[in-house]
Amino acid sequence: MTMSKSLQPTIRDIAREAKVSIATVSRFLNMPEKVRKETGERIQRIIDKHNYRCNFAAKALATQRTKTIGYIIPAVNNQIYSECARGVQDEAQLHGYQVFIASAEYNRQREKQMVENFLERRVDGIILTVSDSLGDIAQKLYQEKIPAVNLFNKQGCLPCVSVDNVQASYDATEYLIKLGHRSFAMLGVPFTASDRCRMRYEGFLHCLQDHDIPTHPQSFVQVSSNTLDCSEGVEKLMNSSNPPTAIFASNDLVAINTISALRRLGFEIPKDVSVIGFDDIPMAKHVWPPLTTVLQPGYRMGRQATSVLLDILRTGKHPEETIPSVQHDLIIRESSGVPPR
Amino acid sequence: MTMSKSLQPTIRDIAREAKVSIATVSRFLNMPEKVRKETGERIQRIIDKHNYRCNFAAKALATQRTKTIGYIIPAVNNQIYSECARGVQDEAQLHGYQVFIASAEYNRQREKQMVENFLERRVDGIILTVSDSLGDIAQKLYQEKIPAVNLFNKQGCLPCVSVDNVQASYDATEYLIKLGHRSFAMLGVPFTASDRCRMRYEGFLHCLQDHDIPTHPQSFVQVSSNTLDCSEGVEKLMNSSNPPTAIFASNDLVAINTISALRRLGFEIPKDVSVIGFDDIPMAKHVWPPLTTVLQPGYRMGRQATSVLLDILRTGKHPEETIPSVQHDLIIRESSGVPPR
DNA sequence: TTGTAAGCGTTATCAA
DNA sequence: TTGATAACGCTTACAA
Repeated sequence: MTMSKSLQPTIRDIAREAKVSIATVSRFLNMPEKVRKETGERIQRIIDKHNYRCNFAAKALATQRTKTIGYIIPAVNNQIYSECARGVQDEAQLHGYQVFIASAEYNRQREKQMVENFLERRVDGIILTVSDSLGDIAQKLYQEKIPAVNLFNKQGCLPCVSVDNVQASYDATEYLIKLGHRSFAMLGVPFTASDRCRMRYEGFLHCLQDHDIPTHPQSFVQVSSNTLDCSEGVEKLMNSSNPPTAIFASNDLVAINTISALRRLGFEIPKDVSVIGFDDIPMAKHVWPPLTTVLQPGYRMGRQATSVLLDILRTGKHPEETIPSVQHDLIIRESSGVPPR
Repeated sequence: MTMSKSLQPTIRDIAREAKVSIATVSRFLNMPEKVRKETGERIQRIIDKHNYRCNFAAKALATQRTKTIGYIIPAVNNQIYSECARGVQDEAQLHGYQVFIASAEYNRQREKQMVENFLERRVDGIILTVSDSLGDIAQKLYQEKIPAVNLFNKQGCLPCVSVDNVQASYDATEYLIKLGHRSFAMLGVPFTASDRCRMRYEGFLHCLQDHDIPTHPQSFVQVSSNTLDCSEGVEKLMNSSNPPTAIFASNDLVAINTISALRRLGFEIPKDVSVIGFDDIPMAKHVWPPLTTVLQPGYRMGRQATSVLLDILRTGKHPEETIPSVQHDLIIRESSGVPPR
């Protein structure tokens, strides 16, 4: 049989050899029940024989759907996001979707660039974990009518799958207070790079205030979202007039870096300083000392967000009610303890 | 102006409003120099006004190239692969390519499934880090004439970017021998799940033999590639008649799990047992004790592999010479030391 | 149950 | 420098 010049056989080649029209082949591929059994079997044989594979670009052009979703994360090499990415992939694959993952490295410019990329590629929907709390990305997507959901933190009026960041931090802080701590600091990335960090700081502050613990502006120390290097910040903190006995890190990676920095300065954890993180990445229990932290179930959140998005794609409508917060959990390990006296 | 029913304007809408043919718009988009400056400016204005975005599916169908590459990794949540994925993404994006990342979770069946997915989507090329040393995936790709390169370990006759796994393990083992160790074990995943592990075991064995250190089959202990749980393996090892004083883990994650398991059994590291890993993931220096390990420059390797692939896509030919091995490096930290006497 | 033919939004060839 | 027009490989009315 003479194939089209292309290496891959097309629906047309199959149709010719099976002595049916291309419509029938297409029908067999998409709604096999609408085609006579015999005919179908004949077509299937030819398909197998030539190893025919549907051309997705052509299909996308004809159906106006790419069966692709875009997923923007702050950083691939933070395990909380890669765990989550696994969830997204698994759920997507289950429904025949493929996912483009793009790591924006906490850079607003890159976030926008990547959304633009996704739009060119006409992804069917987008999952967003972005800094931008202003929601101009969310707004653009709304304008372009492309379904999107937030993961880890909400922006604009998109549906969002996340823990209650404020409450979770409140709980963690309260735990430290109950241990007896009265002098606190928080280390985190710039709020403009992570609204999650801002919310966690909010919960932290609220809790201190509720317990009549004085707060001062220096209680938040900013670290670079690229390097997460905490040496300088920790040094300044510990040399201040009122060094903290407990440090709340905005995520586990920051916590781990904080511990390294503290140790370099000769402090013991938790004897001299307690450190608490956020995320409970798989590595949290392996560092030394094992990290007390707030658990977010990354993999499950990834699946859920995807499932919400796929629902929107299927039904064409946004979920009626706001999605309830994902359950968080305080995991107490050995990086926290009573304050030194 | 009346737009097509679709939400997104098409090249046709632009052409109509700019009073030129669609061919001219297309030309302007792809070879602006071939179009009169004035005409171009007019077109550009209309494009900006309507926020026109090229439809990639249509372009892909017409050009027979998707500007997409597929990338299969064993596990996203292993930092060595996510580091590497960053490299792949960065290099790809630089040249207008988007990448599909798929994590096969050390599962051969999934690897094949994902390659099949990629082929349906007609990716332009594939980067592979797969278990399968037999090379049947490589062979299929060859058959389908789709360019591919290996990353981290070679299979079949694909170009490969990797360190010399055998030599690197040899070096690491020799370092342990020079510290005075005479009793060894290696922990790793099944060779069928990771050919990298097989090669590292090979280097390990060679080195022992070269130094007249007796080896026995029990010196390799297999751990599950999913859980990486080492408790059982470590326990059996340490309760044997000849417990090792040095353990070579096939990668850092295994090393970290091994250390946890040893500690649970009451062993101190490196006083009782030295542990050495492979990869030097960012986390390696933060665990306790900080890990002695073999560095693979993941990010750079990702970029290089992508660059090799893009070269093939551009020139249409495979590289003439085999790619020289990437430089590895032994990073000595505190998880290794002299054996107990 | 099957076939015909008109899209889908580009690129690319050829002619003007 | 531009314009007509035929691909590209599929889906989907509509007709048979």
